[in-house]
Amino acid sequence: MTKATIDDVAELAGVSIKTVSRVVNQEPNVRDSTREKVEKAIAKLNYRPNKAAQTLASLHSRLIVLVYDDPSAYEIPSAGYIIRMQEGALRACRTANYELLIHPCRYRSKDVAKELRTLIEQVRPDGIVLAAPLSNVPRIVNAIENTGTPLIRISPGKRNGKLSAVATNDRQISAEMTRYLASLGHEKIAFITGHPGHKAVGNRFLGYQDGLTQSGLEFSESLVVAGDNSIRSGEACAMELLEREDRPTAIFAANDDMAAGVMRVADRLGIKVPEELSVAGCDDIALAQQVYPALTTINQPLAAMVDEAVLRLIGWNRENKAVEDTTVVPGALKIRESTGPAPT
Amino acid sequence: MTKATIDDVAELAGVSIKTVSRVVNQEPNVRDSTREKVEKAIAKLNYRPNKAAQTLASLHSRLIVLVYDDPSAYEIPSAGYIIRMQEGALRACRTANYELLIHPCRYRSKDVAKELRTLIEQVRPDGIVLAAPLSNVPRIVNAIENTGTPLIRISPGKRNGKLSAVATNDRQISAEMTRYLASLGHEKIAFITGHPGHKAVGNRFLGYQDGLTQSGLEFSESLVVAGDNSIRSGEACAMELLEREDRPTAIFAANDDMAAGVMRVADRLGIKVPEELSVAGCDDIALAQQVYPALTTINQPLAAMVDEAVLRLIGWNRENKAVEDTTVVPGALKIRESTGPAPT
DNA sequence: GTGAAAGCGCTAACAC
DNA sequence: GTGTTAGCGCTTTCAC
Repeated sequence: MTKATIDDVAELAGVSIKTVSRVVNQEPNVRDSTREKVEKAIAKLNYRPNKAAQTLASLHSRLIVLVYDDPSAYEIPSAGYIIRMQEGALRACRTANYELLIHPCRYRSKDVAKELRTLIEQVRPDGIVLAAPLSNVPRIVNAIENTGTPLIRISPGKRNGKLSAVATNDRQISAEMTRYLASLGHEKIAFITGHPGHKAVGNRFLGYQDGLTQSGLEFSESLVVAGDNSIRSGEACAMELLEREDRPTAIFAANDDMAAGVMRVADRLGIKVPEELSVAGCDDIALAQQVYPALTTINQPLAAMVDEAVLRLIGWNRENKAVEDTTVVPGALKIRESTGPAPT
Repeated sequence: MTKATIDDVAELAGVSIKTVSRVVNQEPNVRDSTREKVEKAIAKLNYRPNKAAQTLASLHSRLIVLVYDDPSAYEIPSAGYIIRMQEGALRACRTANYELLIHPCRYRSKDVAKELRTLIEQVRPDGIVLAAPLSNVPRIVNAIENTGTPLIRISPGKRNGKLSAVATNDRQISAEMTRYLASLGHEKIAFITGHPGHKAVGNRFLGYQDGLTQSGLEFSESLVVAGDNSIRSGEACAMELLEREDRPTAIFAANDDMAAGVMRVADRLGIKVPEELSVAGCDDIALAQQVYPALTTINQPLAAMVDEAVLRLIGWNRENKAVEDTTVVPGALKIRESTGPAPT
């Protein structure tokens, strides 16, 4: 069976191709009876508009590109993040009949900007979602902006003039977690900071400090240890914190991997979680439910953020103008088994 | 800056658009000096061919679609599998300057076949990679075949006539793992079977039996317990196996998640791994390196398989004919810390 | 080796 | 409400 074209449909329905086009694109100004005739012909011929032709004629590709950092090896914990972003993007694309193109690229490479320009000019996507940390690199953001393609950034560090973005309330929710730990009676709450390049992770540290203040606890440098987001660094930080005489009764890590590292060390040292030590993480990756006991953490609504971003891009195309601001999708505390009352 | 078209390049280079087209597509029959002139003009104007126009005129989209099962919720352990497939597909696409479109779809849905047909007819991809378990559903495979789009299936259960596929040597490598365990002195090697719908997992059970035979051990029904691929089922199976008086000294699970469940239970029961119990898994997902002790497992070369599939698809387009057979990408044993000599 | 002309299948602008 | 006419930016055929 050779594919039907708009001409075939028009002929079968006894109308002009323009009318078929109107029906396909749900434009107004078509009599109901005509519309029905056309729809019948479309169904009969199993007609599907050719996307390339639509794109060429309309300058709209119905294609969204999701751009994110290509982890050097697709290792822990990138997979979870990436899949969740894709999930959100796919959800939005599906409802609007857009397709999703994925384009991981090397953060460090000098050619990223050029590579993205080439991609954009060749594919002409209707919108780009740029995930952190790429969304924090001015050179990359500008390169995309210059092509005129609608762009929305995910979880960017700072507001950047009038660029569109979708963020989450990292700082507030981290403060909430800290207050929660304080409310359990913990007074020595340690914090493991994350990779310094990642802004969202920095916000969590600020939230931790906010939370202490709000709970009437004093911030102490000695309770802060620097990790780099990896499980291994979580282990190293935990060793440093837990081998002290006056060890903390709660450890809040800037991500789940480091929190998992903490739990592993606690296990080795014979420190019971949560009876002797409460552990909290951030992100709510799959691992959080795999460790034992299950990890208390902050659910980062990545899927919802990207969903929102794509919906805005699609709206941007329809309205033909951007909503230039930052949308905030709130995270939520996930209280599981790794936190409990402070030991007496 | 408005985008340059082929006409702009032709004008600047002082040649016809056809010649520019020849240069862009690396066709023969262009004098070197002409080619240089054109290339200079392309560089000067920063010209990139418009993909939609190329597709419309040539019927080639330089687009590959990766179709896989959309897990009801993007949970453990799907993320790892999906990411690894994408990794392979992206690698191949990148080298050939193709783009990758991802299209997860609900396995159970009645409309999958129709949905895929619509996708194909709209997007006109140059090839489709269909992952298991979708690749085992005749209705879906046929629907794609009927569109005439090059299709390669990943890890299908049975050979299906002359359809192209890429598989791995599940059975042989599982036999190898079993022989390895036997070589460590284990005589009571238990097996936890996986989800019955997944063919590859069934092959592993056959491989286990092969391995026993090859090692001179007798197969015993009592050493086989049925899981469903989840961590939880691994725990349940482990309970059943390890609470016996005459418990096995090694457990080989048909996937890593179930093996992780086994290790969790062993930990709870105070059974030391690997001193008192050896545990082996399958797949080599990220979790395998996260658990303690690190899990001995079988590396399933998913990325390499999909890489191979996409390369074949691209070759298919170039040669304009399919290589209709099954390519086998071998897996490999990953000996880590969870296996050791049988207790005496 | 190179070029002119004719579409690919659709949408846009404007007529009717 | 509906149809006509021009393209969108390329590749293809075939002439030179």
